[in-house]
Amino acid sequence: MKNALLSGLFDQMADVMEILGEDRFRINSYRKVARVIGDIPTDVEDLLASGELAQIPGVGKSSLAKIEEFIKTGATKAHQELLSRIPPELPTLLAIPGVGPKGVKAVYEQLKVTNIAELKDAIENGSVAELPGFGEKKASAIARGIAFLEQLSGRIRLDQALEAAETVRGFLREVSGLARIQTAGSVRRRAETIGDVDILVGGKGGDSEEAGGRIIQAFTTADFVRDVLAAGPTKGSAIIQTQSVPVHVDVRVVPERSFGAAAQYFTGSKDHNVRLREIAVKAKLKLNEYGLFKGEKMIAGPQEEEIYHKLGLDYVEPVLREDRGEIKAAKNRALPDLIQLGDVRGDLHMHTNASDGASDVAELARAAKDMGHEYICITDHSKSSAIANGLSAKKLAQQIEQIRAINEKLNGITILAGSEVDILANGALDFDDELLAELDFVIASIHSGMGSPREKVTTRTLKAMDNPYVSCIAHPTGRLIGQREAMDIDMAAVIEHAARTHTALEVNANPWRLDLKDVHCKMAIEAGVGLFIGTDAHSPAGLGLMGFGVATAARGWAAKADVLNTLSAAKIISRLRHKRGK
DNA sequence: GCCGTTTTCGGCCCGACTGTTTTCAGTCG
Repeated sequence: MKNALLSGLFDQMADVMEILGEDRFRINSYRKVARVIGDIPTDVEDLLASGELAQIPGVGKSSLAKIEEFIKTGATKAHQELLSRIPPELPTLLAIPGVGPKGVKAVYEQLKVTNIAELKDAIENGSVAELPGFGEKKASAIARGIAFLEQLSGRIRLDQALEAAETVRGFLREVSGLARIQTAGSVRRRAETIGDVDILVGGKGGDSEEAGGRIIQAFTTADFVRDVLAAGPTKGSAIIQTQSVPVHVDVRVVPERSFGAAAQYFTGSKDHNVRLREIAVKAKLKLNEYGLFKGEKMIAGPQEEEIYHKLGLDYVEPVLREDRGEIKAAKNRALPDLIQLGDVRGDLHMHTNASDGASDVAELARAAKDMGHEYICITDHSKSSAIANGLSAKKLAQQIEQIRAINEKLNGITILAGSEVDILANGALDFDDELLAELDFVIASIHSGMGSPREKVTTRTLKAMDNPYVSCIAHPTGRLIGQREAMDIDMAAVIEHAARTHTALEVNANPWRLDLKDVHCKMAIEAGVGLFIGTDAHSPAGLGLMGFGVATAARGWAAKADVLNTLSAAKIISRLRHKRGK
């Protein structure tokens, strides 16, 4: 699948064009193509063949030709020509916070700097500070930007970002008294990775610049702050230290009357906002972070919902604000009624200390019951997952007995017996059908040979779905965010086969995984495939990760009815019987 | 380069902060 490659290609062209100072609207078009292609879950090559690619908004004639050329020949002339005009590593400088295209152009043309190492040298020997338009402060800001980049190595996981957000929110609540505090940005949208954390402070604290300055001052001097990037009367920007990673946090102080508009504005995404402002302009209105205005008159601002309503749209939940069709749906009153955490009635993926978990069956059951779950399913690993201390057939048989016994004794929660069965190299399952038939719920998943070619990992997964006892495929792509690439698996084929064999797909709620991811969830739902959200808990605390999975499914436009563990245990089992042919 | 219930040409979102400036450009989100 060449989607990521093509997306990168267009982004790279845009980078080079920025450094060369070309038309910014043209650059924006390239960026849009890069983003749209990056978001598409189906193979661009297939979409090109079927003619659907030309229908995708943002992809025009010229881009289409470049994509076609790339797919046919493995390269694009326009891309190569652009690259030949600057040193190959030069665009990497754009990733440094505080360095933009003009800065790159200046250090390249005047100091012959072509990469980050040379830029570091140039800062140290003082030549960057001497450049016109630069200076000592700017040079040291760039040096800090480089240090940050090297240490952070890009984006952080959602759970890490939420931890940072909670730290700052708790602190701001103390210092700002009665103010309203709201997490915005990609954290509020529950994106799978986060660049920086945005926190809004409004209300009493935000009604004057002086009060705002005090709040920012308190934030940037808090003891968890490691480095201050900016501190004005309405905005502060700092690197804070959390347990695991340093995190870039922006705090904005806004007046009470603008709080809704600010929440809308700072929640983004950028592309979603651009679309909203286009609608505003067409209606002869102006939208910014202070409100929606008709001339001088504010017609919406305190409430976020009002912004959408006054623009003729239904309210759009933050998780949907990615410019993936939600604006059109909001206009047509066709947004999905999204699944919520409270809709989930049970958790069907967890491990006990019989394999690689930390607790026993009863402990997990009690914790789940306290959370309000009606049922759980124990799904320890199978024997081939030796690293995870997978259960032998004999041990699983014993565990089934044990679970039935505990289930008899425990009130208020149903414990189902299951297994997370390895899909072996040849696509066979790690236990025979006779044993699988004893289980209420069977998860199949790949834990080995993840680097195998597309053909192989796809065939393995399809074959596992053919087994009538396989209820669900867990973490279908096997990715670990920031650590391990997803398998090169043909998701279109997996989803199609899941629909045909009545096999569900898991939305693994662990923030390392979030697998299926949002766009794959959407694709599965459109194909009529049922989703299960599972925490893959290895301890009682792990059961609390369900919200990450719910958010990911919601980002994939999932309604309650699309997620099978919003049903009762009895209903789920009766649906599984259907696949088993009984 | 893309797009069109006001357009097939002429637009394309908007403001804060910083640093280096004597009134603004660059960067960011």
